[in-house]
Amino acid sequence: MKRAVRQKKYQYVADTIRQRITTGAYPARTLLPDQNALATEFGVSRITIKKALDGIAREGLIYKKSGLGTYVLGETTLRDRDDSPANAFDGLSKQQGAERVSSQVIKFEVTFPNTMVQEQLALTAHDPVYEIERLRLLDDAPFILEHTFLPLRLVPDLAPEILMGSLYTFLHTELHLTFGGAYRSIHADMPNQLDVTYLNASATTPILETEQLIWLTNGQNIEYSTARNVYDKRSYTVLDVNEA
Amino acid sequence: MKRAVRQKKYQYVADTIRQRITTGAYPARTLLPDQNALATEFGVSRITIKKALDGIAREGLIYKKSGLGTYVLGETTLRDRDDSPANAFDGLSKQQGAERVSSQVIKFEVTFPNTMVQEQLALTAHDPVYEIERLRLLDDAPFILEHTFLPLRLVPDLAPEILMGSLYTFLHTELHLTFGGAYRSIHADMPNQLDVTYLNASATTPILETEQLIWLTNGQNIEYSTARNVYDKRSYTVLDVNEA
DNA sequence: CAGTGGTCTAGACCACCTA
DNA sequence: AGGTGGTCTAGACCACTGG
Repeated sequence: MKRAVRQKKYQYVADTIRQRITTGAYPARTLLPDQNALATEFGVSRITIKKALDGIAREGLIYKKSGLGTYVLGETTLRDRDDSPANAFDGLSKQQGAERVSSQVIKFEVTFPNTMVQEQLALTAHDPVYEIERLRLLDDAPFILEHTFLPLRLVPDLAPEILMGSLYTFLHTELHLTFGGAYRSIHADMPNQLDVTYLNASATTPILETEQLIWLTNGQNIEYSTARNVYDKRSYTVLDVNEA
Repeated sequence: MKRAVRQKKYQYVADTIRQRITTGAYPARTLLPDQNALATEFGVSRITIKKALDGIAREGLIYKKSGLGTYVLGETTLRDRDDSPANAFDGLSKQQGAERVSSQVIKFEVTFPNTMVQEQLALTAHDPVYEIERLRLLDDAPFILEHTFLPLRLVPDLAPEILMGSLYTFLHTELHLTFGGAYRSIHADMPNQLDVTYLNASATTPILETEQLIWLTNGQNIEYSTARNVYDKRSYTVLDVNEA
């Protein structure tokens, strides 16, 4: 019941309630204690309880209804599947564990961006970019083919050695860049020559491609990239909670 | 500057600020007025301003940084693409306009669920379900092949005529059911026989499949379904804002 | 250092649901 | 009617940022 000094109260409350839900102390399809009771129990104001519940509700664990109470929702099999979540700012190394992931650098160049990349990254034709192609391997098996563009201006000191490991870790810890968000478009595609060469795809193997634009907290676009994998190797899960 | 009576203050503030951003009154890559200034301007408390900004931030339009201010982020091309957003509780009819969408019912049966459907919808082997296969056409061209399971208990009066139009509209307006949320898994797949027959796919056309589980606000699972389309007809977009 | 957004409180009122 | 969650306020303090 002790709370770490720096921990925010609503975080502590949210963590505790989340834990009670997953351990079954608050069983699925039942009502939670009301906000006033929780406020008394945790010794915080009702607004703090509400803020904690708001977060849990956005994660899809509970549903609040005015005049009625707060339901615990059930687990779903889809949720527990071990797909890559579509929302992930950790690189692959962190998602799967760095030991299991290795990389092969196929291309590492500095070029001037074509019009599509200019548009995505909000650059002029004279702003150089890194163009990187990497094959990511999971347990030494071909997994994902990444094609990445980064503005040179924002990433001055990129070296091929870094690309053998985690690019995102480098951006975060070395350059102290923080991601603000990302847009992702997910689609299926026919295999291209690179897929056949590196992913062991045949000429007809369906490919799942994720195209993404990542921006920093200051609004600058830091990365435009595509990530391709053979259809049966990976899928994406999305949680969508009905607001309103 | 007048506010509709029933409108919540933070909603009105959020709408106004959103509008100022899109019209350019608050230009991209600049700072918003600080929360106290906005509170004075709108005649509300700072907390109400903060709540409005929190919502806009979750939509990826602004980014707030303590000690610094609130940035207006730029538009992105990916965001403006007219893909189907992955988060959508409106059916296809509403997304594309009901005039453009038509449906062909391929299968409409009441059956007992197999173990996979039992698990997804949290049913026993004795709870009957509707099993529905529909081909959705956009401007009379084959678009999406839907395979849907609904518990009979929750949808007592489904008729084939309803399936010619919008199922979701029926659930909402006739049965007064409200969706609480959905899990979606998006993957690529090889075409199957139905895809070839109804979607005009060849034996090697990549297919994009969305598998989803939808639950109601009371936590009951209302629909398990898959939606398949030919790879170049549709993709999904996801916005992912970095919290923390 | 001054200024920003973040957290938290106590208390008030409202809208909604069940009965 | 009574209880639930939702909104809103005024005011306090904190953590972080930049000059």
